[in-house]
Amino acid sequence: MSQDAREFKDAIYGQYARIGKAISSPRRIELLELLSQGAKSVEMLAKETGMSVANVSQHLQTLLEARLVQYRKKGNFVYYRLSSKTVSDFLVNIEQIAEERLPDVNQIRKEFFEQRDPLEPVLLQELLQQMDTGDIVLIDVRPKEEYEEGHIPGAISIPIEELEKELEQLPKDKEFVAYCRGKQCVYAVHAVDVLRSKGYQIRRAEEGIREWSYMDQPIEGTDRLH
Amino acid sequence: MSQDAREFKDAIYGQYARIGKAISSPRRIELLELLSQGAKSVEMLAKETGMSVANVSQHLQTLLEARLVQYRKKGNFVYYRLSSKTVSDFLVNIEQIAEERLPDVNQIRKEFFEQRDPLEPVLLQELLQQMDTGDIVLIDVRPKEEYEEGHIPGAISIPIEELEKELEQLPKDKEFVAYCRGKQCVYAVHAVDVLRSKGYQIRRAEEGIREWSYMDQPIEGTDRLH
DNA sequence: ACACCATTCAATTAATCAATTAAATAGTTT
DNA sequence: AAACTATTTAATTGATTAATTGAATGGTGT
Repeated sequence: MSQDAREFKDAIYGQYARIGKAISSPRRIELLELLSQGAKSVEMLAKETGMSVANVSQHLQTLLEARLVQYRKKGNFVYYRLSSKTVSDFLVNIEQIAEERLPDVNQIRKEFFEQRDPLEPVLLQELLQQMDTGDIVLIDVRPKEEYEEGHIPGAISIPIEELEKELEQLPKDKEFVAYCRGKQCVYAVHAVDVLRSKGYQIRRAEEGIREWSYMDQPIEGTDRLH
Repeated sequence: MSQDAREFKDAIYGQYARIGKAISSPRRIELLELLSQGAKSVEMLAKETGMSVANVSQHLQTLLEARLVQYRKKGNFVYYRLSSKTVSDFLVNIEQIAEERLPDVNQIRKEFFEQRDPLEPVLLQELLQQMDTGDIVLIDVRPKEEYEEGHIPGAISIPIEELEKELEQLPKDKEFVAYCRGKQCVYAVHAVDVLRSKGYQIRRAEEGIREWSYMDQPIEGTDRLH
């Protein structure tokens, strides 16, 4: 191969690798995943992930450099979001490969959820049919903003943080189903934990909003970003 | 966030990041891209990329660990290939993001090709119509094996390495169009360089087999791997 | 046994990494 | 203008990780 052909390839593939570098850190993937739920400020991301604000900001700069995210200033806050639908697809793609080819992923998830909630999760498809009867209440336990941006039709919003507070208002004679963001989200299983310990009938949904919208199911709420 | 929820996320996203790590090296992306053209032995990959065999092998182990590639032994040789269609889609996805969001990519490519061949490349779609008249000859300048695995209908195979040798047999009264693997492939532009200096009328195709098969166009040859 | 392909090992050189702290901006509110 | 808030930047920590080469090793087929 000629010298400048080699340089050309190094240059091009070097550019591609920028994207790889950006997603070579678990924390940055976590941030991207959160952002796939909608725009979020640095502070919100820090709170969600338990990382320091400075650390989140640094990771965001890395993602920014690879152009995987964009930001917009609003008052004191800086709201980050994925830079395009392509990036969101890209994320799904990574997860798909991981799921398909890295057996550890399913193993880790299985262990975690089975330990928390031995009951079989409900398939959302099945659930919808049963909801017509009115005996089942679907709760969206994500933060209010995310619910407002889009949720499964018929679901009510009880953010996980307010769950304990709202407890008294929930009827004991109904069956509940909780869902959250998606496969990695632990809110739903936490909600099950809390409610079940108080004597409620509750199961968690197999899927989250992520999978739901990927199934091209109807979504209620203000327009989603992507 | 609770402690073991944090551990769970670290574990899951750590797995995802394995894939990111694997594609954080330009050389490994180059290897993946070559493998997206079909199975290849370590030796072939080393020759194509100009890397040492040991180095290629090490990179392949990294890719293997992230399960992006598979191998099969055949006699003395070890043939590597992408582990699934998902991986191939993933590659396309990365390139798409790079193209969309990293302006450098298009800049680098433009500079390289314009310097080599100031003429506008031919769009394959337009070309096909003109080919009916019989005045245009489409040449596939990739290695023979790749041609055999699948090529554009009507194209003849003249691997870039044998181009100089075959020169005499080419008619001077026809117009030629050369294509190769795809956007990063430099074979076609090299063929243009050689043939034009000998007085032939030749242009290069805008697209390569990669883009062609992505446009769901018919392909002639033995079954492709993906 | 030999030639051949591929992997592994050891060693070198270089660099990158994540995270923390503290200080610096930049915009908002008082 | 001063106080406040959210975010960025810079400096530092310590540790790890990177790519590559050449030699040794392991298999395979002839």
